[in-house]
Amino acid sequence: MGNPFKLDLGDYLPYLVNRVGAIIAEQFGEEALAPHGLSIAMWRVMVVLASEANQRQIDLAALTSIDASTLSRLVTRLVRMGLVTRTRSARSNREVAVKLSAKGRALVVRLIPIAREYEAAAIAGVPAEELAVVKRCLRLIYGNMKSRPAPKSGSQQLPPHDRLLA
Amino acid sequence: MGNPFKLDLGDYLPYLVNRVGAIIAEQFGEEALAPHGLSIAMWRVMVVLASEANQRQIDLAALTSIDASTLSRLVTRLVRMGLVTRTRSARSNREVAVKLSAKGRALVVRLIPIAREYEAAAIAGVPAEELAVVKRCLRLIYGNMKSRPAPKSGSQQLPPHDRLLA
DNA sequence: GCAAAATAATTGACAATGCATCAGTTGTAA
DNA sequence: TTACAACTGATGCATTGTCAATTATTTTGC
Repeated sequence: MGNPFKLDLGDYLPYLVNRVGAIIAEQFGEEALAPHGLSIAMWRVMVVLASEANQRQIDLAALTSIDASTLSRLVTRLVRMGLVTRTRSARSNREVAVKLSAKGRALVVRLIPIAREYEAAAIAGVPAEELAVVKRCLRLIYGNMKSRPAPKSGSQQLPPHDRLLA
Repeated sequence: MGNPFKLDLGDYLPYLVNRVGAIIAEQFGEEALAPHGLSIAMWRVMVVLASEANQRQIDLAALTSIDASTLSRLVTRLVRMGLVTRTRSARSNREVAVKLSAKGRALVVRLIPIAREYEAAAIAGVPAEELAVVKRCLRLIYGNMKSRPAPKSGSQQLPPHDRLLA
């Protein structure tokens, strides 16, 4: 049990979190999204746009946990499907402004109540105060990881003479 | 707020769960797994094998939330890397028995304490009793979705006590 | 026992993804 | 100003994942 070289998956938070995310996404995706030709990633982009219109792609990427290059192509697909528009941002010429189209908004509005039903099915039997604890902890945990010192750029920085050459 | 056609993502459980899963996987994957040539999916397979050796691929698929065909290719890669072995099951000739190799076990044993560190960093500031609530709720939620009537085809049977929770 | 259905794993064709990189734009500091 | 760094988005390429068969084996119903 306390063996540091064994991992009890049933008590390991990343595992518990991942499988819950996977099973909700799988069921909602197959049953509610696939009939509309949408993937989970597309749904996530659209639902973010529904709550905060007019986002830059890099913000969408951060909000949806989707890689920026993946998101660029994803938006291209959504534009082709007529669900969002991509225009040059007014503020800056290197940014784009992604918005829901009328068709896209209509689709999200139809899907949101269904998404709520899946959420309700998921949390059935969870007392309200415990659900509040869960949500608050998940927000805290995300913040913990988000603010972790990134060993990527911090410790692997190139020596000065290499930076000059790069 | 109570608008049924808007979704407050900061209060929407699937969103909260997904971003937590994504950020932990991203950081652990890049910092701890990538140096060993492992992906998150590979890690999940190996850690499941570490707690329950000798699994069929279909069981591994269920335990890791990885598609069976994806898992087949994944195991092929792990075999090529010398981390697991794949032999025909003794019990049935259509089944396959996947096990960690000595090299694979050594690697998991080295990674498990690191995985615990990431978990510890994630849950920093979460009181023990709240963490217990979170884990218990996540298990319940998973069970809820697992036992949901599948509109697809065959309805999976569950023991009565699980059904009551749904 | 035997045909039919179910199960386990695999494969082919195709789509999606991620990394590295590039191009264009904006911010900054000498 | 001007050069340089940082930012934003897009793309080439290889890897990876998914869906729909396909093969092989086992179980089930008659």
